[in-house]
Amino acid sequence: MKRSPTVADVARLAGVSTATVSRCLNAPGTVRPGARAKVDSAIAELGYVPDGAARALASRRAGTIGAVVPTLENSIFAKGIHSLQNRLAAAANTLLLASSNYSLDQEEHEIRTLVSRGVDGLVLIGTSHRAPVYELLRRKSIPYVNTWTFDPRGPHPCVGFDNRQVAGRIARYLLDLGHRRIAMISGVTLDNDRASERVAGVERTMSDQGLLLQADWLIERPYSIVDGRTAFHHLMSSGPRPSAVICGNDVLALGAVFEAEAMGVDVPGDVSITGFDDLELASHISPSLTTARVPVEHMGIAAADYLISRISGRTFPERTELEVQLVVRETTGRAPDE
Amino acid sequence: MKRSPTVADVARLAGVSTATVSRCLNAPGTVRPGARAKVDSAIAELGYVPDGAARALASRRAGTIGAVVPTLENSIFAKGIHSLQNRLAAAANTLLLASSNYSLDQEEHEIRTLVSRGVDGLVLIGTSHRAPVYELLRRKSIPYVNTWTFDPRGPHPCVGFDNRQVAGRIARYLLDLGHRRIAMISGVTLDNDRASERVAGVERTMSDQGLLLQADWLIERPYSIVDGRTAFHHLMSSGPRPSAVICGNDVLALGAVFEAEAMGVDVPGDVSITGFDDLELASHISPSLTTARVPVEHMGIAAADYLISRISGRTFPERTELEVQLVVRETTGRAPDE
DNA sequence: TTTAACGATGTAAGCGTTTACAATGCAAGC
DNA sequence: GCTTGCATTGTAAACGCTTACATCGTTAAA
Repeated sequence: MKRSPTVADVARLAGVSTATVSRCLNAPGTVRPGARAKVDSAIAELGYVPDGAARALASRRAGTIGAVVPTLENSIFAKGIHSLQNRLAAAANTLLLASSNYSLDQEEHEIRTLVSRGVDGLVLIGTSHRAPVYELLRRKSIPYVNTWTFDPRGPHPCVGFDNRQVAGRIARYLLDLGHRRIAMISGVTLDNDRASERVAGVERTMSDQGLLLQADWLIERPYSIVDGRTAFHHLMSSGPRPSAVICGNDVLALGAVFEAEAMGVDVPGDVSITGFDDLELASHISPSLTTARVPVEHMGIAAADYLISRISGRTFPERTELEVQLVVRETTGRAPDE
Repeated sequence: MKRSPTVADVARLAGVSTATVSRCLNAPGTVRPGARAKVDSAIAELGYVPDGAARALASRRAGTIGAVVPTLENSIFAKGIHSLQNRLAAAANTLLLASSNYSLDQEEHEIRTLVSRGVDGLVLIGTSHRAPVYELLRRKSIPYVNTWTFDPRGPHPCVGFDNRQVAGRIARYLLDLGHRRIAMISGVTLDNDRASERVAGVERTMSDQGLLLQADWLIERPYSIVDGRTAFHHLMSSGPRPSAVICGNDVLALGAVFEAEAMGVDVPGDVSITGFDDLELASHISPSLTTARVPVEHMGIAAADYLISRISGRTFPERTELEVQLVVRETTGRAPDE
């Protein structure tokens, strides 16, 4: 296995200096066409591929962006990452991906790893991160952006929406339909500010109407279809039934809808169900799911653009609020008469 | 913004040489506990974080693995990547992710980028990749592994299953149920060896029974629910109806099942439908989907293990075949009487 | 024609690690 | 007490690239 060719090899073959070869790669405009042609053909002949590590070391620029998501198993994050990655690739950046499995401690660890890999920027999800993380990013002055969240008053750059406000809108919509017996199947709120904000939004909106989200009608479950099913089943088979169930995301809501069908509970006749995310599926199941459309593609793009701008010294709004639309479909209807 | 601390700073503060600091980081066993303690506290005091680029340059090891997937929008790939990433992280490797959007040319470009970023290994999907890609990997002797495919005779390391054979099993299963009028909604076969192998498997198995997969009963569509719906709709509304529809993956199959319900077509009474992948959803929709369970988690783990072994010089089987189970559920039944 | 200014190129000094090799100290063996 | 051998540490040379600076023609301005 012989050594890979280096700039020096290319330079020798092309009859120029290594500096010129480097310039051909990084600023082709600054080198005369004649020389450039010689270099290009030397590169082709040798099959030269620049060494990223050396390049990163010398230029203090890695060309990579890191992202830490809770999980890729929820396709809403996968879609967001897909969009982020495509936008980054278009700007010649590569994505380094890690997952936290919904643990802030693991997140901190993954972020440290990414930072030591030398990422130029970081995409995070949510607002709550361990203090040492923010400290590290500040000290190394690594640009970062929180996504899936929007906090106009917070100190951190963000691209997203106000989870509390959107959840509140869902609750208000149900209240307007006459629902009073409202239950919620939330995601696990520990280490998850989006989940707790959504709960808070529902609670706040209900209490504005003098209503209370009872403790036994607030169920926390991991985001999975099966958990949505069992939670819904539990809600429907113990004591008085709620007339509406707000789910922390679409996955839980899908579970609820499936379980309702299995139990013979009429949706929305007996009970209304709402989701959060608007997965592709939401519009196809029957009854189709009323939910909030999270602008994942847009979020990925905006996060990429923010970081790319920051890295190249350009300016970009520190906070971007994205619109979340309430998509009313068939799983919600007027509250049944008492 | 002051310079980040380097090994030299740590060494000075700890009163040792840079070599010792380096050893503390990479082979703690070889340095005396006393010295190690001093180094550790110096690291903590300075908040030192090693520079990945410099480390990669000096050690010829990046600690990163690249992966190129067609898309993350299909959650089956997202799950695979999730599993791969978790396994890699456990072995202190970071994942560099790119997507090809089902284009081999774009794949080649992304692979070149990853290679120049200095990945230690590469996870690819499928067997068909541009010749220059294989050539490049060979020349730079970068370990790689093809996933989602199993080719015992091919020259490439792989972890997966035989798409043709599994598709054939699905077809045979339907034939055994008495189906003769079989149609297929395939994914786009251009640049996608898994999709074309699946078609080939169905065709082969049918022709073994003297049957033909008619041209107008083989529809190619991008993998999306909507495309599954429209394709199914088309199949059911032009000319004689098939009694069974084999779908290239679960996403298409979900579309078909949803459309059947919308059209009032009875599944499996009027028509049987099969998928491929076994998404979480497949078992929850109604009727639940008969499909082939692709062992994504296992595939991610095995791919990670293969590369990690290769990189650390250990040996690992070049080809791993994973079992794919045919999961019979409610969307398939005996062919209706003629 | 002279001079200044500029564009293209080369020289060489890093960038922050790792690691081969040398040096040192120490315990054990004789 | 002298050797040996081992464990630990230090010295300094890569690793492959970018880029500040110097150099050298050339051209435009005066």
